[in-house]
Amino acid sequence: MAQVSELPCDGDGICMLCKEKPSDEDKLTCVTCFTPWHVTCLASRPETLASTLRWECPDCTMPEDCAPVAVSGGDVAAGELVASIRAIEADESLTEREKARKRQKLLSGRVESSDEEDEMSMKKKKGKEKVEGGDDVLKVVGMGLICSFCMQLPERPVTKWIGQGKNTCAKCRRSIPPKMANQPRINSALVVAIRMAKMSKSSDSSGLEKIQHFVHNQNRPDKAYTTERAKRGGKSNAASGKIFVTVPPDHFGPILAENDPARNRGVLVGDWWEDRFDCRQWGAHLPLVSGICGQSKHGSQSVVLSGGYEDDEDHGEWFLYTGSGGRDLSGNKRTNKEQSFDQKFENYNEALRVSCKEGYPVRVVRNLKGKSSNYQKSYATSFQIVGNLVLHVKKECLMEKRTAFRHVCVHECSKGWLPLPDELSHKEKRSAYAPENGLRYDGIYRIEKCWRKVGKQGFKVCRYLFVRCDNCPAPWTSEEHGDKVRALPVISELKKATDVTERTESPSWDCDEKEGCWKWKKQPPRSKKRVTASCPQDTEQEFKALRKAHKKSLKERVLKELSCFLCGNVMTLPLTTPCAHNFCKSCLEGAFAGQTFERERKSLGGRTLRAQKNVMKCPSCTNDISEFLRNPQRGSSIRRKKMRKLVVKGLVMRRDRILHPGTKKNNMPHPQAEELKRKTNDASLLIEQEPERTSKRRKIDAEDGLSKIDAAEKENDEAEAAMDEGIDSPSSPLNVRSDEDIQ
DNA sequence: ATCCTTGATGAT
DNA sequence: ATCATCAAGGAT
Repeated sequence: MAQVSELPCDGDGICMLCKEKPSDEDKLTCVTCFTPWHVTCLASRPETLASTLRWECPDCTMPEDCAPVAVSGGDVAAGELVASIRAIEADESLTEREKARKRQKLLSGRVESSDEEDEMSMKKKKGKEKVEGGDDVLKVVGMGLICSFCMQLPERPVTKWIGQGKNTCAKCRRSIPPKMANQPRINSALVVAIRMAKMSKSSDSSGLEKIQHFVHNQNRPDKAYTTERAKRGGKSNAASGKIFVTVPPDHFGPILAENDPARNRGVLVGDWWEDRFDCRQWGAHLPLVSGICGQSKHGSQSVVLSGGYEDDEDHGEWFLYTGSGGRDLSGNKRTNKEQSFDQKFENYNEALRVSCKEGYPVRVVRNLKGKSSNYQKSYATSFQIVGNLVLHVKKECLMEKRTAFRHVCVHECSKGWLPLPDELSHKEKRSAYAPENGLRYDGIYRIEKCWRKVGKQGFKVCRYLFVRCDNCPAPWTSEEHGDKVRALPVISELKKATDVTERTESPSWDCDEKEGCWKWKKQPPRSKKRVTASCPQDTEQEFKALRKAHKKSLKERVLKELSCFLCGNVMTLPLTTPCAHNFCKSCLEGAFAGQTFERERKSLGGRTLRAQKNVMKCPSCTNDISEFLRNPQRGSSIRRKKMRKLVVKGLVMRRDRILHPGTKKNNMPHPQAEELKRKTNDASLLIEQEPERTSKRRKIDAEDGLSKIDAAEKENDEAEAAMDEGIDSPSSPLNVRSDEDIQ
């Protein structure tokens, strides 16, 4: 075919005709479309130096009345991008990881300080996906996307597009050389750029490189979820869901209704959660693993009481708490109960001491640790009440009994503080106040004293006396009122204690004698953190954040232009409709799968009338793009009648087109690539289950040989295949296959 | 007992 | 900002 006799170089600089990579001297770049051509393979070469500089490729050779377009750096920049990427790929001193990092930096790298877009404050903001940034890609890709005709950033990343019958640029309306219009090709350099963008995107989520992956609260699901990074699913390795309450992470005191926009009730005493994720999401206790929430310079906001420490004593309205640390948790050990060094008042332990000194309110959450449900079912235990504690002695008995015992126990407690006999304390014990299951918010406590003592394991531990001071009664009492001011219990271990700290000034949270309730008597400590969950109506600051979020960054806009309206991903085989909307070829075809271009009409008398054209609206707007779909490359065709029922062709996706970073060069298996392949296979199977269309198409092909569409298609395939081969395995020969080969 | 994970802290 | 470390987690 005459049209295919002359071909330019592809995105890898390989001549699509001779498959060789010409040197720079052997290349000629078209002044109009900036496509490089292999001089040796040209039918007619420019004679003079002057004509070389003004050389137009065979595609762009225009009639005399069409003036040539001024040269811009547009595609040169695109070439630079490709060259940069090639340089990275060719650099043998770099590991794959480093290459990925460099690619990432090139395509979606960090925001430069010279950035004019208002991104400086944005980038300061924590909790952003890695989508942000990427001025390098703007400078390079953005320039590369400048329309060869109108010198503007194109709205559509297809290099050559044809208006419906009018050969004009969709944006600038300048006329496009008719030959170029007749033989539109996908811009190979752009395809490379898009590919690389895809690669950087997929390496982002595959965790090939360590990239901090913040997910902003509003983008989190309501429930805990498994991240891309997690190798094992389920709750054991899950990430937290959305935070529902509008308190900052370092909020002290109860969580009120005003901070609970979702329910407008706040966190109430007795509120129950299945796991630490739920507990976190409602703001009662934020850390997922740690039992203490706090900062050494700021104070402690909450603790979880779960019986993990054998020194702990739980008496309901008051308890003795043990600090953290002292255990060797190196590696992945998280369950080492053996203490191997002394605890000190630092980090979390110091945070608790600050709350003690200041008299801050500390939220207390009780937890039934371990396999609570299993415990209830199989560890049916008999109990012995010793003091105010329920000791597990034998494995028999039912839960009901336990509840009953607890009731007795609580009843005993209400009479006064009963110390636990020391001789029994080493036995397995479980707090009578722990919830049946999961975690329960038990209200506000104050840390009245703290000290250090030698623990049961022989090393020093930090100790804290927590006393309840909540306006609501504890979950285990039938009292109508909250806590009263009561005398501190006598703590026998204080005799041997060291580093005793007591509050010297009046507490921040105290009982108001007049009002008879607990409240802030001093200004609560100023939060040093931002509210996680945003309530946009709250402050001007929030408004600003909201406005910023709505304001699309330049990067996002470019990315948007590179993405398909239908699948939302960066385009594969980008196509642009006459109404100037972008789609992956396969997506656009899929959208009209099974539809015919025309429908037959029957008159009342049963006589067949002329077929009526089916309107096929652009998925993005209301324009009828049936003409474009009929022949995306050439507009109308003389074979219209014969192709009457031909549906949009090429519906079988080509598996060999799927390109992924993991399959590059080394051909290492890549999980995402595998998955995509699988998906593609599934898609193919689905499509292949439509025999009618396939057979019709075959019939047409048999009649006419390759249809015009196929010819154009094949040409694009060649360009694509060349691209693919160039990237995947530069040495392998071109492997052009028709769709039939795949089936 | 062991593994794999999250998210906050605090040192740098 | 970045990063090692820590934490009373949750499954196998």
